[in-house]
Amino acid sequence: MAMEKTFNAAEAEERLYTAWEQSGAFKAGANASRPETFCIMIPPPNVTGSLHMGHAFNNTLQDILTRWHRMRGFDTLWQPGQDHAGIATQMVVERELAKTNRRRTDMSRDEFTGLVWEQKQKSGNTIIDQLKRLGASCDWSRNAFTMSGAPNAPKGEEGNFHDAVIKVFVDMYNKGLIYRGKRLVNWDPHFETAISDLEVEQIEVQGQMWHFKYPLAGGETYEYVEKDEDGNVTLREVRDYISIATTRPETMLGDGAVAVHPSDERYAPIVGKLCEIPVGPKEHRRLIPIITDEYPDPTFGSGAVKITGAHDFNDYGVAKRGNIPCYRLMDTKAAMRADGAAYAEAATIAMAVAKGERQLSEAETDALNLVPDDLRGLDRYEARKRVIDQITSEGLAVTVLHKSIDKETGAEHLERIPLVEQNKMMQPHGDRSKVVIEPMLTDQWFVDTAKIVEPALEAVRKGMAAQEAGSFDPDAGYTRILPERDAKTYFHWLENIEPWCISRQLWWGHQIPVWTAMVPNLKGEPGTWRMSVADSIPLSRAMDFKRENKFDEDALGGKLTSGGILTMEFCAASAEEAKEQIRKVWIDRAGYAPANLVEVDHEPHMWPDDTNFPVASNDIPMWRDPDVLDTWFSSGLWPIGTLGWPEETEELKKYFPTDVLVTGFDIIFFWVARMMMMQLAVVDQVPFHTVYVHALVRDEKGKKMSKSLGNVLDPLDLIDEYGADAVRFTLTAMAAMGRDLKLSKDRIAGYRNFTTKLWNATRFAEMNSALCRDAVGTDAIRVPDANHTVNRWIIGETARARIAVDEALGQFRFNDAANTLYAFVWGKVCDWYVEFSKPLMDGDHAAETRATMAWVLDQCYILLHPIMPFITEELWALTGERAKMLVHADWPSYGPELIDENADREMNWVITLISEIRSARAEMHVPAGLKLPIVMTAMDDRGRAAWVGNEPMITRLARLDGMTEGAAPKGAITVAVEGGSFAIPLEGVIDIAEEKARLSKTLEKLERDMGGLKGRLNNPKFVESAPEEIVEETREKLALAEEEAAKLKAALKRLSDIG
RNA sequence: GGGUGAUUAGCUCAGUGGUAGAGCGCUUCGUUCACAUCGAAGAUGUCAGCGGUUCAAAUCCGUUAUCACCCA
Repeated sequence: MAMEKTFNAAEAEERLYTAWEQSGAFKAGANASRPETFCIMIPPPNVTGSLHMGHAFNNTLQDILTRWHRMRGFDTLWQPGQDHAGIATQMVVERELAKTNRRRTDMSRDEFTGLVWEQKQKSGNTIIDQLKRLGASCDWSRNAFTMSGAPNAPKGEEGNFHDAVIKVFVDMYNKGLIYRGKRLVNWDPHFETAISDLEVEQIEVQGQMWHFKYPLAGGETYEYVEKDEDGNVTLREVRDYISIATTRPETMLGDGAVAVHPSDERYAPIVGKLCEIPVGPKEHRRLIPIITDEYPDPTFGSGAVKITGAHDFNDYGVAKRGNIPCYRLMDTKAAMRADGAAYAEAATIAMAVAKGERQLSEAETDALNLVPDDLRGLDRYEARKRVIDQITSEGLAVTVLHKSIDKETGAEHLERIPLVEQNKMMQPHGDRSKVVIEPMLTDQWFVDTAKIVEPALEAVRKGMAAQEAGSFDPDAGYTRILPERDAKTYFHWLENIEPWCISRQLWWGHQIPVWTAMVPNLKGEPGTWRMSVADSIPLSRAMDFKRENKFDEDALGGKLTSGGILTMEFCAASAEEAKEQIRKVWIDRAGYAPANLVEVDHEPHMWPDDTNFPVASNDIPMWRDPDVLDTWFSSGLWPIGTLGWPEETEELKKYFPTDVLVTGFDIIFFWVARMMMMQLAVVDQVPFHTVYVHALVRDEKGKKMSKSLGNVLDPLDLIDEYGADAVRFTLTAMAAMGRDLKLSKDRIAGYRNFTTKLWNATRFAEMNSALCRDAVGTDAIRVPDANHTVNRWIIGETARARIAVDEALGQFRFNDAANTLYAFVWGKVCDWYVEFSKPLMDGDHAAETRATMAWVLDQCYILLHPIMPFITEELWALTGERAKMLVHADWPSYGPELIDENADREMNWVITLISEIRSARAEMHVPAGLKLPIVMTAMDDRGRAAWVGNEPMITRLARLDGMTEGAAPKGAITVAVEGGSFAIPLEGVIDIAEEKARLSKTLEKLERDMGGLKGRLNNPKFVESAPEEIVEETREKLALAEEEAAKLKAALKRLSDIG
């Protein structure tokens, strides 16, 4: 059966992948023949995701490493799986719901997560199928999911990832590595959740800055003096206000102070005084102190900064330092608060605080709503407009003179208008929601990263030192990051690490395993029924309040030994375990355990004497923290979690620590650093010994591919058009470390052509019965016994390719491996060996040539397989009866022993000769089809032998017709090679002047080179200092160049003699 | 503002001390029995500028310029 003319990738790929999977070719340990293991963890794609170019690139590299190790007999596992991707997935489902006008809050949490699970089961296989199309050889039977085993996971989603996550949380909590605190966090008003610093994108926008006057309290005045750089007074006036510049007028309502730099002389007279926030009902204008802090930049704006600790990160720092209250102004949707007591009451309390008459606890401060009644409930931007209007109409906006010309009368018109500066500013946006982030003071859970960062730093410091010293040992327990630059990024981030906010106000995710319950108060303080400030406030928060009313013990059975209750948090792997802990506390404090501990849905916002209280009067309620964990908390456990931890599975023992992590630099912080920290914190081992960081795929112009730019190349379209092998090869060839990878279709088409080339070389062999199946007595493993130089040469070249490929892959130089193979297969095998072999297919060397051809092609298939698995597997099957599929074929280990230096030298001589003749012919415009005689004008023995041994190939490829020996005839072109020269008579055909020009040009270049070489050799310092082999090499080069130059000169002289 | 990196052929990029390479594109030629998804030949570079180290610098160091990315 003759082969088709080209490889039909579309037809073959699915068939081949199915065959691999059905034979269990990708299973952990398949084809293992040695004790070493090799394990890669896939960076888990989002479960709702689909394959983009970055995935294609990332997974191609992983697949190459995996297939390469598997063929080499390592016990190999490529562990696949998906990430539950909290925000992203919840977003998908909520968007679905919105289509039918439903919201998540219309249903229960369980109902909603049930829908998410449905979505997961519907779309979760999409990316898996896409990875299969790419040829990814993951062990799909082990496919993992970061939410597997979660409480309401449906059938088929068992597994223990959830258990692992919860166990880690509990352990870290117990070790004091996780804490809860009220902090200013990045709040996403769209998803109504906190997000981590890393999930915030800074986007440059056109911003506006308003300038407002904050009047001094009691109508006080001071002399305001401005000076230029030289100290000359440029402005001197009496002011009764301080001027403030802000980009966020609506947050003025929550100002706690105005700060100026301690060195700022302009405001020195009024530091310590009070000023008035120029907005809100006149009768309740709040006064705030003017303080000093290092933060304000005297050269920016007016030099005075309003401090709104609850809505700005810099202000928060100032507020903490200066003990300034942080008043929260907005709700979870970033609308102005509408809760709590009326403005008048709240403002009165705040005034008392500002005057130092009163202290508020953190919770009391938070409960205070300082939004004036007319602004309550408004969106933050609407509130901004109103605030600006109100201040402006009151004449408290800083104004400038504005000249306008009346269009009709042409009269100039001067007026004062409010000063509004237009500035470009960086504004934080949610990376998922794209809405403006609102810094928000909320209770969140944090990992105390400072406590776990050091081992993660140390492991990489050691790994990088070993890498640098060339003594890297994969089993030494440290980790290297390649390329080195990314290690710097890693260090830089970890050395400046901030606490990691891990709680998210979402429903889809691992719910935080912390319960709160009412327990007896040991301190004997009175309990409380009612808030002093706000009504609807969570119980736990209320407990911080100053207690005003006596607790009625009867409501809880009247058995408390001391005066009250408070709430206490319990971290436990399950509700049952939490109950155990709660009972212990009760017994310890009250001497008995409550009859019933009842888990309620959420924290009761009422008191036990309320008729609607969710539990019976002698039951004790407990409720679980409603928040879920940041997705990266669970993916941070990916290496151990997928291997079955905390169970001590065989796989965990065998494959952990894993070997290589292949990832893009964009998730070094998100993921790599956190895996390092968490694995070290939890199991005290590094998760992998090597992190290979690759480039980001961009479009032809270097732009990041994005849907909004419309420049996305869909890998599946490309696979459809060019085949998976071509796409893979392209990505591999362009994978030079750490750069951007710009992808163009031309390039892919080029590598598709490469697959065709390989296919056709095989077709040639097929037509000449030179395939594995034809070549008796040889196979892929046994190197053929060859005598002919051509065969010995290509065998040596094959060995060189194998050595280079192994070395390149060993160093993660994927592009070197691809380019080596490209050059070998196309440039050596197809361009030369196939051509050389043609005259050898008959005669004495026919059998060994067929055997060699078959072997060489087999080696091409094997060596190319990790990069181009499909076409090579197909050719492997087509060309012979094989014991194993190519995916499990044995990777060769032959080396320099196959390189025959003499064959090498001889074939290089032949190739040079043919190239020279072709070049001369083309430049002399000799018709391509014309066969020419050739005269050997001078030749040493080695040259003669080379000619004799290869004459049929030379005459064929250089289009010659018979060789004679003798003097160069008149009107001939000269071809100089090592050991002698040839002449090709072209009497009457060549243009002598043209030939002269050609030779002169060559000679000129040669002489330039010789000049450089001579210069170096004549420099005594070079001969003294340079390594001997370099000096020797230089001498040889010079000798060769001189020899060739002499021949060219002789040829030129002959031409001159003719005329 | 801080950090990291880049600047090499028309384009996209390799190249970590020994005198510059690849692919694509371009020009010319070619229906040679594996392949036109092909073959043969060719052109194009002060390796961003300046200074330094070295026998020797695209490569190491310093500096300037421009650009990119990350973090504030």
